[in-house]
Order: sequence, then structure tokens, then C-alpha cells
Amino acid sequence: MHVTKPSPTARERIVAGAADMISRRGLNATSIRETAKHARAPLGSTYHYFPEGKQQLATEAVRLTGAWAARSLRKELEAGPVAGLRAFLDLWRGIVVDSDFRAGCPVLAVSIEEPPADETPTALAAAAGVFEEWEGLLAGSLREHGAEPEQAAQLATLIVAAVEGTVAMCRAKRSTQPLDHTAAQLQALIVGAIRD
Amino acid sequence: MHVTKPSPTARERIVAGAADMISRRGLNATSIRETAKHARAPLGSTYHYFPEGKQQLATEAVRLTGAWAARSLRKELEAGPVAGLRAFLDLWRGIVVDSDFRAGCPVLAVSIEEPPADETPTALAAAAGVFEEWEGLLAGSLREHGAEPEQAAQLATLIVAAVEGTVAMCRAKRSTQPLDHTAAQLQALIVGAIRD
DNA sequence: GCTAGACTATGACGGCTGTTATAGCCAGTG
DNA sequence: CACTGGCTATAACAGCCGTCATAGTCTAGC
Repeated sequence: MHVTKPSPTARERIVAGAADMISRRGLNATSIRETAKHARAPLGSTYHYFPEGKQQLATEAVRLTGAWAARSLRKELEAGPVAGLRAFLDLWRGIVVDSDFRAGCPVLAVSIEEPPADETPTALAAAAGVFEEWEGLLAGSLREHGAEPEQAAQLATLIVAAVEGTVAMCRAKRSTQPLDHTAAQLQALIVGAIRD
Repeated sequence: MHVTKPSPTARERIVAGAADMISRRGLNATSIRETAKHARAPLGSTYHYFPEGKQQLATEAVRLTGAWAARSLRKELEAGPVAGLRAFLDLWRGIVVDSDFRAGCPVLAVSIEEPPADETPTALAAAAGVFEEWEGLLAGSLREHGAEPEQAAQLATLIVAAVEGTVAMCRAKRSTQPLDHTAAQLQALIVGAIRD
């Protein structure tokens, strides 16, 4: 009686748990001890899998979330930019609602915490990369459907920024109304942009 | 030889410093000890002025920032929604650039940190109130200039969310390009909305 | 001058933090 | 069989955290 699906490894559980905890409490308030406990992994294992410590763990958590959202975005964009937007919004709406307005986007959370020292923190660079990946996917789809290149790039930035900001507003207000507002406005914007 | 301008009281210095530190490192990573030191105030004074502790201090920091931005917004909106948007964007652009991409919006920072327990945290409620104040100012101006009420409310939400998200993206990318993109898109949107 | 109340100074409390070190287990290989 | 290398368990380190308590200082009003 063992599971047929390959259950995630301890390493994967730690990264996924870290992403969830960061999305709820922010990077600084997410401790490695609790992350390990949450993943039912011993503390020692954390430093075995992530020898560079917390920065490495945060970096991988950001990249995991980025790839997860990008996968969904890429797939739904095949049906056009409006469908892609809808999928992107629904993805975050699900996180916000399922967590009772307690979780958000870990990429945003990492982006707004000051780097600890003078060196360039890898987690922050990873967050920038994730934002650029999302923007690139959206901009490409907009161009394919007739939007001007510059317009497409600007609109893609607006979409990513607005969704991230809206998720935060929903958490503060404990309401999904901001998501409804943003969804309606962005959808109309996209329709106007690809209609040339 | 004493200053003629009334120098801010210790209490005001503590709140302003807390707002700055929260905007850089997030709420959980901002310690009361460092806040007091940054304001050249003794630690004991912090609990004298803010008997309810960190929550109260965070709440006042959020409200201070909210009122500060609302004042600027209200004034510039007299020249129309486009001027208001420009002022709002420039205000945050100044913070991001002056801090070398290390500071952002403390209201956003408070919004994305999980409430500590089951009680309703006052700081989070204050953040929700600030967002609503900003949205109300923008929506009112949009309506006055001919936008449909529902359109005005939706657009106001989009503007606030997009600006907050864009500031975070600028910090991650260490670039003001996202602000340029968002500014162009939002300005065009407003022009279209008030042209009826 | 003197007293009340606002403010400061100092120290302590238990608890959590990131990180490292060291010793042990236990599967798989030869 | 031995043994190697991936993983675990446990403990320790120095340091910071929010909060509270207490004693001291200063200043405004009588």
C-alpha cells in the first residue's frame, strides 16, 4: 500500500512550503525552522539541500512560483490574451480566496524587502526575472494578436503590476472586489489594444 | 541659536521613521528597537507613546503615509485626473529613486503580512482604509470629469493597484522602466474614460 | 519652592533567529 | 560482507525580538 504517484521529495516539499509561507508572512518573517517543520523535514536537511542558506531557499521558492504561474499563463494564452488574463487572474484569486485572504504572491513579497547588505541578493534578482518572464509571455501574445510592440510591452507591464497590486489590496480589504474591478478594466484594455 | 521651525516631536519622529523602515524591510522585519534608535528616541519612550505596542505603531505609520499621499493627490486632482495621476506616480517615483530602489510603500508592505493571530489587526484595517481613501479621491475626480460612476470606481482601483505593483516591480528590477510603462498606459486610459 | 505628571533610562524576561558542527543512521554498491 | 555517501538527529553559538517593570529625571503649574 504505497502511493502510486511519486510523492514529492523532501526537498520539493521544503521549497513549496517556503513559497507558501513567504506568500503569507513575507520573507523576513519566514524562518527556516518553521519551514522545515511545515515540510516535516529536519532542520539539518534544510542546510543539506540548500547550503547557501535562506537566500537560496527564497530564490528557489520564487522561481518555483514563477514557473508555476508561467506554465498556466503560457497554456491559456494559446486561446488569446483575454483568456490568458482570465487564467492569470483566476490563479491568484484562487490563492487569495482559498487562504481566506491570508496568502498572496511570494514574488511580490520578496520584491519589497530590502536586500540584507551591499551584495545583490539572488532572490531579488530571481523576482525580477519572474516578472520579466510573465511580461514577456503577455507581450508576445498581444503582439501576435495585432498589438503594436511598444503598446504590447507597456500593457504587459501594467497587467502584471495591476494583478500583483490588486492581490495585495484584496488581502487588506478582505474582499475580492478589487480583483473584479481590475479584471473588468484590464479585459477592456486588452480588447481595445488587439483590435488595433 | 535654536531652530525657528518647530522641530517634530519625538513621537512624530518615531512614526515617520517607522513608516520609512516598514517601506524598506516590511513590517515583521522592522523592530521597535531600531525604530527608536533611528528616531534618536529611547526604547522606553516607544511604549510610552504607543502603549499597544507594535500594532499601534504600524497603524499610525500606515495612516501617516496614507494622509501624506492623499494630501498631494487631493491638491493635484484639482487640475484634473491626469494631473492627479502624474502627481501620484511622481510621488512614488521619488521614493523609489531617492532610496536607490530600496524603499517602497509601507501600506503595501503591511497589506501582505499575515495577521499575527485570530484578532483583526488594526494596521491591516488601516491599510484597507488608506487604499479606499486613495480610490475615492481618484474616482470622485474621474466622475467630475465625465466618467461613468462604475467605470470611475473600477479605474480608480486599477490605478491604485497598478501603482503599488509597479513600485514593487521597480524595486525588483532596479529600474524605473515599469513606472514609465504604467504611466503611459494609465494616462491613456484616463483620457479615454473622461472623454466619455 | 514644590509637587504632579510627562518623559527617560536601564535592565530584565522568555523566546525565536540563521547558521554551524558533530555524530549517527541506513540504503545501495562492490 | 564491508563500506561509502546521502540524509538525519541533536545540540550549540551568538544575537536580536516584543514586552514589561522600575527607578530616575525633567518641566509646567500652583
